[in-house]
Amino acid sequence: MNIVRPVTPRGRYHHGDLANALTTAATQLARDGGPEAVVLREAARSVGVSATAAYRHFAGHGDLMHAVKECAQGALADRMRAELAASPADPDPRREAVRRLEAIGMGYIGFALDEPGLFRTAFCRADKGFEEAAASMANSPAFQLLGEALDALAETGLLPAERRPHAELFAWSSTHGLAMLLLDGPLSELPGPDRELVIARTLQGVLDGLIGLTDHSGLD
Amino acid sequence: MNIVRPVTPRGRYHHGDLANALTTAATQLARDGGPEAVVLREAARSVGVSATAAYRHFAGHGDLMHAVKECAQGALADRMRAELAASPADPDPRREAVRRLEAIGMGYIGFALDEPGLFRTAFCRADKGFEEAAASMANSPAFQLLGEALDALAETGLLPAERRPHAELFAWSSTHGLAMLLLDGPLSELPGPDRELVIARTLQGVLDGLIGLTDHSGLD
DNA sequence: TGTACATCAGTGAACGCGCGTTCACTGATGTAC
DNA sequence: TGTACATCAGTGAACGCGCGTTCACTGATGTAC
Repeated sequence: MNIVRPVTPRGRYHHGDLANALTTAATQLARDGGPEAVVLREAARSVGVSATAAYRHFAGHGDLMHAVKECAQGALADRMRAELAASPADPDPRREAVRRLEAIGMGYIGFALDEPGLFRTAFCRADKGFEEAAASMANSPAFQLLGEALDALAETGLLPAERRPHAELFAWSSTHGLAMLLLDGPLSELPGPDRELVIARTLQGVLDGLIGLTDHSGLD
Repeated sequence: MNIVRPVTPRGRYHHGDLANALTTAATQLARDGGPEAVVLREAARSVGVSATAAYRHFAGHGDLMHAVKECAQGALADRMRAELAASPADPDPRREAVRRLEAIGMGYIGFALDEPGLFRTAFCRADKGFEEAAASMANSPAFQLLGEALDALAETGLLPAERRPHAELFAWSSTHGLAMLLLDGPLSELPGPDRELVIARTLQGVLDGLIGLTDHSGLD
C-alpha cells in the first residue's frame, strides 16, 4: 500500500515525482493515525528515500503537513460531491434543494466516520501557517458546495432571504460539531442503529434551523 | 503566576498537597498552551519539585492529563452555570426556558473564546483512557445542565415531545461545532462585531432547529 | 555529435532536543511498644 | 514519654527514544558551445 513503485522508472537515483510520492505516503500516515502520525522521516522511509531528500521538495515538516492537510480537505470535498451524485436529482426544486443539503451533510458525516484520520487532519492546527489556512477555508471547495446548496434553497423561498446571511456557518457548525462528537465525544461508542438515528435527527434539526419550520406543505 | 508558594509550610521536603499542586500547575499549562503544552516535567518544575515526585501521585503523564481534563471540563460547566446566573429568571416559563438555553450556549461559546487552551483540553484525546471518558461525558455536569434546560423547554410545550429525544445532541453538536470553527476554523479571524452576529445567528438557528419555528406568539 | 560544466536531486552521518520514565537512594513521618 | 522501625514522599542521575534538521557530499541530468 505504501510502496509506490518497487523500482523507479528512470534509473532509481532520481525519483522523478518525489514531492507527490511523499505527500501520498504522508497522507496515508494521516489516514491510519491522524495528524500526529504524519512524520517526515516515516514518509520518506515508506517511499524508500532518505529523510533529507524531502527537504528538496518541502521547506520542512510543517510544509509537508500543509500538503497533507490540503489532500485531506480535498478528499472531504470529493466525498461530499460523491454523495451528491449518488442520489438522482429531484424534479421539484424545493425537494431538490433539500436533497442537496442532506447529501452534503451526509457526505461530511460519512467522511468523518469512514476516514477519521483524514478528517482530523483536515481540521488540525499542526501545519505551517494554519491561521491563514483556517481563514481561507471559507474559500474551500467544501464550503462553496454548501454555499451553492444554500443559494438554491434560498431561491426556492424555503430559506427566507433575511436568514440567508451566515446560514452556511450555522449549517457547517452543526454538522462539524456532530462529526466531532461522533469521533471523539460521547457518541463515539454509540451502536450503529442509534448512531444513524442521532445523525438523522441532527441533520433534520439543521434543516429546521435553516428554514424555520418542520413541516412544509408538499414536502415529503 | 506559576509559583505556588516560595517555601512550603511544613518543612519544605514533604509538600503536603502535591497532587493538587501538580494538577493546578498542569492546568495552567493547558490554559496557556492547550493540551500539547501539558508536560509532566514542566508542571513539576513550576511547583518546584523533581519530575520523579509526580509518580508518587500519578501513574504517569496520561494520568496527570486526565486530571487536567477533568479540571477543564469542570471549568466549562462553571462558566455555563455562571452565565445562567448572570441574567435574572423570567417569570414566563417559556421565555425562561429559552433564556436558560441561550445562557448555556453563550456560556459554552464564551468559555471556548476566553479559554481556548482549556476548551481544547476538555475535548482532547490525549489522556489515559479517553475512550471511556468520552462515553461518560454524557454524564458530565455540562451535559446535565443542557438536559435540564431542554426538559424545561419540553414542559412548556415549545419543544414538542416527539422531538425531545436526542435533542441535546443536536444542541450540543451545533454549539460545539460553532466553538470549533471560531477557534480553529474559518471564523478565527473574524472581527469582534461580526463574530457576535455569527454567534447570535447560529444560536438562534439551534433554537429554531429545536422548536421548529422562528416566531412564537408572545415570545420577545 | 561530442564534450564541459552548472545545476539539480539525491545520500548518510551526525546533532541537539526534551520528553517520559526507571532506578537506587534518602530524608521525614507517624505508630507500636 | 521515648525509642525502633516500617512506611511514605521526596531526590538526582541516567536512559532510550525518535524526531526534525543541518552538513558536506556525490551521482545524474541537461544544456551551451
